[in-house]
Amino acid sequence: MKNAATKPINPCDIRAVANFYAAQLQLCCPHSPTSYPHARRVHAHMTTSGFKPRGHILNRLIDVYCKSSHLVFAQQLFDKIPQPDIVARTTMLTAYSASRKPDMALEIFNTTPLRIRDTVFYNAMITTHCHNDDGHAAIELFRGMRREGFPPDNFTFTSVLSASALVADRETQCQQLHCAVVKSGTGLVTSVVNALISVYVKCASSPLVSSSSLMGAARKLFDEMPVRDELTWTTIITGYVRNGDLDTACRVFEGMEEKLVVAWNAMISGYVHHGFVSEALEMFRRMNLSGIKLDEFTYTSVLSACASAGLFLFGKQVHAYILRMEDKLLWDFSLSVNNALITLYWKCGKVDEARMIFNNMPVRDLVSWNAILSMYMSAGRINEARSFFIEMPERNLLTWTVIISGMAQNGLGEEGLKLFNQMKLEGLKPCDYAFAGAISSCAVLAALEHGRQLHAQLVRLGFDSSLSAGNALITMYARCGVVEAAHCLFLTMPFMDSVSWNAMIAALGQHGHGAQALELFEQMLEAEILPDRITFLTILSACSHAGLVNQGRSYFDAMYGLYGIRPDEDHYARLIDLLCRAGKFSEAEDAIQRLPFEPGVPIWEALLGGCRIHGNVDLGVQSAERLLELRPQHDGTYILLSNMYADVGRWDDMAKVRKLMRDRGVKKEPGCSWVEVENKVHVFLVDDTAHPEVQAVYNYLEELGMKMRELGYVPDTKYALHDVGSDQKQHGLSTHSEKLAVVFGLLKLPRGATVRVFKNLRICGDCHNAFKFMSKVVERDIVVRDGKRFHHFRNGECSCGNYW
DNA sequence: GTAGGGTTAG
Repeated sequence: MKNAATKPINPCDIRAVANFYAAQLQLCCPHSPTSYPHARRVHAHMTTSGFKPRGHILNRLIDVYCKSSHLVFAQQLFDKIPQPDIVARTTMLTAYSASRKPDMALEIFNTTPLRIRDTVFYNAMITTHCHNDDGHAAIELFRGMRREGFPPDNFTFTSVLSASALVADRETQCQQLHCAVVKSGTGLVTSVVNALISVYVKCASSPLVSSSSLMGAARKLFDEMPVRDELTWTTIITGYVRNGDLDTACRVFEGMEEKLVVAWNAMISGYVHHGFVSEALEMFRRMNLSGIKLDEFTYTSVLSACASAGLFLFGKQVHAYILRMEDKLLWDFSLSVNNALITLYWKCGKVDEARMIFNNMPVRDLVSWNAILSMYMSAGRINEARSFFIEMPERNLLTWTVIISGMAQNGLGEEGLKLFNQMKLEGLKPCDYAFAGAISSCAVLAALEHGRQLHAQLVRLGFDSSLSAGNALITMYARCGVVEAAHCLFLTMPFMDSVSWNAMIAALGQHGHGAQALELFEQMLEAEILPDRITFLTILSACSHAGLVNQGRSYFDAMYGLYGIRPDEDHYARLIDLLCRAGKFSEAEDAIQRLPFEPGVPIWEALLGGCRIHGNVDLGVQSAERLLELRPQHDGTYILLSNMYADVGRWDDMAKVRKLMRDRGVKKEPGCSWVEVENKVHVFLVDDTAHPEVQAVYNYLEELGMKMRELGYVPDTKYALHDVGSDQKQHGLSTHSEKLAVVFGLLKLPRGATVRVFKNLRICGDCHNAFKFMSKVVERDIVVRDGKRFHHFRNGECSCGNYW
């Protein structure tokens, strides 16, 4: 071409020249990198030689520009055509559709007169709506084309069928379309049957319908179709995979004569998603042995299998294998493989290595950014997460969800809610997961009213059947002290998973309803929901709170024996907590002796807590010493130890601990309690003077104190020594924050309403005693959530049975 | 000139 003549063309040769150009343009393969420069040269040659491309040559040129992502040149050519034909229009429309510019495509569609439209043109526009996830528009257009008398063909049906999977009433839609297919005579065309199978499969995976009957319909089509192609097999296999029927999926897969990469990949990812990691890896091994070429999807699925199973070494081998391959460069640029590698390293605890992979990636997308953000959030590396979030070039719904729920998980409820509002201000519509994050933030803050408002919004937006939001609501209501609301929600949830059960069991446990918690656990087993490690954590806590030692011990044994879940340090810590609270110190010590690992902070904390309750000073001091070695800057240990000495009157030792604390510069976290009144949170500190209405609180407390003493309440002065490091009154009792908050609640909340108070630290023993008398004097329920659990005071008793 | 399956972030 470069040397071709550029003199004007003889009109007699025009046909030969046109043929020559057409042939040249035929050489441009659609997606080859050379096609664009070649087309440019042919185009330039036409211009200099005075040849004016028209008809199919012009269309072909536009097509090459479109396919090589040079839409601007294509549009320039298109604009110069006085009356573009339907082929040129279809080409442009499809190009805009592919480059995700549906508005431009629609513009071409609307400006095309009806008399020149044809079925292909309609098909292209229907597909555009599908790519834009607008199923309704696609179906509406399909109806329109039929009204105008354009006969649908097999392309029409494949597109409109996939559109019907996108709409709410997809089941009805796909049945109607099935009839239309049969009438149109395309009912035996493989591509159309494939699309039908695909849509039935998608309907079946909806939680609202009976999946078996729809899978049955899909299977009938599969069994009765005259010709199957590659797509047919993978469609039915993924159908079974998606609906959780991996056995049938596997049987169909084994029935394939020539197993395709896509089918292998579908099986592997299906096993991964349903938690059958060893099956996934076995498939991978077989696939590798079969000699088939593994692709990007294969590696991504396998790496994700390793990540979710914590198989770091195997994953690293796969990584090394990828790096050793000849076409290594190709993989360096594979976004999804790199993203899967990030997840592998992160989930296996290699945070910095994961960040290195991210840093070295030649190209990154939102998945990469979101993965790193999730990693920082779940590793509790909040500062890094914050600055990473600010650095992000773009954000989507998931980004916001990750950071909001991450803040809540890290106890930063206020920041979570702030981000939730910021997200809305930026014009994003929160999905149910984002709501779940905001609701969890309310749970952290014990912001019941705010949580209720979010619940109401959720219902208004139609998210009330959402699993994640429902689970968050259970926890929120429970942590705000309204365990009845949590239970009610749990009973009316349309869908539940193990998280829902765990949340409800935990709720009952925290509120001291140990027996009910265990009963619910039994129901969970009857409902054939498999317990996980969290389930056992909550069960052991529930037993511990309610003093159900024997049950707790047997659940601990059943954990590995019956359910194959290996207890980790947290489980052992709860077992030890359970034993110590019941005063079974020798058993607890024995358990510690036989730990399969070096005991860490959780174990010693559990032991110390138990010793404190039972005044087992010797053992308590031992565990405190270990804790002071492991965590010298943590205030709680000093406080507990000092309180323990105070309990037994060892004042010198107490003073030593307090001196040690001072010398090491450890500050006591100030005790702080809050109560929500008329949608406003009122915070109190010890001996508070800052709250504007505090004088009324002290007056009422004085008045209540007299009545309480008449009933036998004796202030326990030894607890006055508990607030190490804070200014204390020299005589009498300093007034703890929880007392002020409770009394404020009694004063301000409507007559008879339950007072719900929240404290950052553990409730003080004297306050606990006082609230029992108080609940009797005022004849009202008082609920206090401290750092560990809930106390429901009613008529002189506490739900914890003085056992906390 | 038009369609349809498998991957990674909660």
